[in-house]
Amino acid sequence: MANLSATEISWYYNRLNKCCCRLTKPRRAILDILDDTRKHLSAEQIYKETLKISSNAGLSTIYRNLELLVRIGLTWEFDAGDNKARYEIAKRPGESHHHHLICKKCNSIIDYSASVDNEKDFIKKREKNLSNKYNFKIENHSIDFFGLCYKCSKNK
Amino acid sequence: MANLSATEISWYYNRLNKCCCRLTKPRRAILDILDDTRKHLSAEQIYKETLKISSNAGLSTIYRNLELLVRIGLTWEFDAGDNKARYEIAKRPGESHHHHLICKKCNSIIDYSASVDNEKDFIKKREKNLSNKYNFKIENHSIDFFGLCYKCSKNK
DNA sequence: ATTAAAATGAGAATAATTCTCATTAACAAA
DNA sequence: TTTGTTAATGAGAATTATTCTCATTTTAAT
Ligand SMILES: [Mn+2]
Ligand SMILES: [Mn+2]
Ligand SMILES: [Zn+2]
Ligand SMILES: [Zn+2]
Repeated sequence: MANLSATEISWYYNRLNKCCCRLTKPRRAILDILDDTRKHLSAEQIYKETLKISSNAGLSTIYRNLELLVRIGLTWEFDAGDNKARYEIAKRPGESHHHHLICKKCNSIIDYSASVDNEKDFIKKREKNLSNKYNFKIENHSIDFFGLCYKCSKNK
Repeated sequence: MANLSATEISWYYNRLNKCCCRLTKPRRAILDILDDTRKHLSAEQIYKETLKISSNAGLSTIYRNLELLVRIGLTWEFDAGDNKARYEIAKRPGESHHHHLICKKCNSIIDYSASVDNEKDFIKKREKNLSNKYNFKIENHSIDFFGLCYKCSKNK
């Protein structure tokens, strides 16, 4: 607990402030939890984590705030194929945007950096191209590869 | 109704047969419906379509079969961000694999072909690369761009 | 410290999906 | 074509994830 530095807290404070939103205890807890893990947590899991660090927050508050944090771009939401939304912190300092390898069998998730092999450049070009062609204002994207992780492809 | 040709039906029959699965009336109806539309339908919507073409099927049967059809690769499932699975036919003859532009506001979906700008080549290379690096057996992928469609970015 | 606006939390409500199980349909073999 | 085995269906109950409601509390600017 108390993972967020003073700098981070004030950064989040300002970010929320712009939208007339307050840096409340539950919000701090959610950001704290997401910042501290490399996992892709569901709302329920985040809820349980708040209990652990005794920054207890109601489940509906968790949902409400995840929706907000996603909307203003502080966290990312995606579906690993098991019908429940998963969340992760949007950007970590010094880390570039990433994409996912998702195991269909055990639902484990591997992050891989989008910076290698100029994937980033490719996407950027693609976005411009699609944007023009379809008059579509692209704000973000997700790239997921599905299959079998090493463990799962090994045992049967 | 009765959109599937005899050829298509026997193709599906064989495809299912390999898995000891039968080409039942509800399955034919689902394939028929998905083959006939360019939309990305939810289970509920497919259910309602079966009523329209009087190939009435129970909702639980729809769910069960969509799961099967996705598993054996005849249909694709994805989430447009509104917490419900959407389905579409996997491959149409003569059409290449495609990806999506999804409007965050009205949830409309635009298909775009993956063949332009050698996106396909890029992905293929990427898959090989990731596969090696992470010992991950990639079976398929999804690429979605999120943002605002023309209509939604215009009106306010 | 005051105060208005924003946010919370408990739990009810809704919506999507899965499960159960008695009945029926598919289809290979005779 | 009939038959037998096995897969599949359908109705509805059960489960799960998410949203909503509203009385109470917290935030943070003044
Ligand atoms: Mn990730
Ligand atoms: Mn599509
Ligand atoms: Zn796995
Ligand atoms: Zn739109």
